Amino acid sequence: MAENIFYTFLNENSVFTDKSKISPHYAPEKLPFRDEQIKDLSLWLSPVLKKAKPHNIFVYGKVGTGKTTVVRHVMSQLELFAKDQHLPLLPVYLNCRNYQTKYTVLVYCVQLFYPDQNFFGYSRSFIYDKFLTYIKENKINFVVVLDEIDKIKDKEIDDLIYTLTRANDELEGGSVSIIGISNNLFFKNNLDSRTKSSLCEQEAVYPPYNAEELRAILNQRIDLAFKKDVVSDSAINVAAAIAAKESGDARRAVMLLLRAGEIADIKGHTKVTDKEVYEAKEKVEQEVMKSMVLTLPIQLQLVLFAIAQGSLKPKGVIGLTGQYMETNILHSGEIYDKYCALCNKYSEKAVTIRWFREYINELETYGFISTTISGKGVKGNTTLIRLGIDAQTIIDLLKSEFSE
DNA sequence: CCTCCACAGGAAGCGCAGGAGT
DNA sequence: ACTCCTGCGCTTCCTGTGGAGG
Repeated sequence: MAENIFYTFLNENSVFTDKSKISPHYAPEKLPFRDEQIKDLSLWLSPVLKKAKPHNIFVYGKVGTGKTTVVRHVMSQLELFAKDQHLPLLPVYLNCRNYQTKYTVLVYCVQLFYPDQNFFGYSRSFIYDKFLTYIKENKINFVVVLDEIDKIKDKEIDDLIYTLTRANDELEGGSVSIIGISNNLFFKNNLDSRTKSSLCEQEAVYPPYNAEELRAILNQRIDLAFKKDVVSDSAINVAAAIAAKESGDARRAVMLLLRAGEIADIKGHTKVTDKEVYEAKEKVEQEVMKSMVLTLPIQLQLVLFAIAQGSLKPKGVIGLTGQYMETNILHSGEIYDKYCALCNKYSEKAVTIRWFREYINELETYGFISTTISGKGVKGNTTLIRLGIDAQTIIDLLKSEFSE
């Protein structure tokens, strides 16, 4: 692919040599700072080498700590080894975001067993039966990786784990094991105690990377993805520092450098410096903010719209003392009036003031606004609202949203 | 000190949608 | 297919709070 003349043409003016190597989806051959985790995982899975049932494993840690990458890495190594040694291992990876119920998970597995048949629409018991039969007949050690296991619907999770573990009681040959991956640290607490003990036979917590580790990870990727010496040390340091500060997410650090490189390309720069990284950070944050605003329910958008409008213009009202009032701090009462006016304008039904207060609280938890309780100088007891983001951006965004 | 104002936020209940049970 | 139940978004009603002003 790289031989294509257009690639060289593209590369000539780019800071990248192979952009895909710095995409968050790329899994490098070597996983730095995860030796211990890799060792543990392979140890727990090693019973398959004796055709026995490996442990159930629960892996958790924050976003971007390498959980999925490590598990997939170890699983693919194991798969290769098993193939080589003719071991009856069948590993399966699936992301529970796409398979949220026991039924869909089992259908997915059965579909793998019998690729040329279609199992959608069959009854639960039929699917379960097929599932067991295949494992029994082929005496396989079946290992299913359930990534983002916390995405499985509330009541389904206990049932799914129970079904999969109980399968082992009905099997004479072969086995079923589960590797659960979650970035929700509290997921385990909501499980039924029996589910918890069977799923968490072995547990691994993946710690966030610190700035130094992130730097090393970035350097490894930079060698693969960028031309030599185009990324400055300061850029690496800044990207690592930003990601370390925000919970040690390697994916975030990598993403920042990718964006910074793209910005350098657009500008026609031959170097990526800390400036581009900061710019990339701004850009990403803006994008996140915009998509958050646009995916807000319409009522919350209207409340935010009202706050943005109120924040924009200085009131210009001269108080009794002759001083200008605070310009961008707003009282909840006046925002409610503005909100009602906006509802009227766009023919939406306004909620009552009680529920409006809940909306205000919600917007605060999303971080769009910050609120304080009024003190001296304000009559009564009211919430003062300050917009945490640029008012004009919000207004432009929502104006086009509402005028279709 | 009392009253009024401008709210905050708890409690109860209502209408509706969607899932469970039969 | 039917009812029953439950959770959600919301309204109504209510009590509490703290500064301003007489």
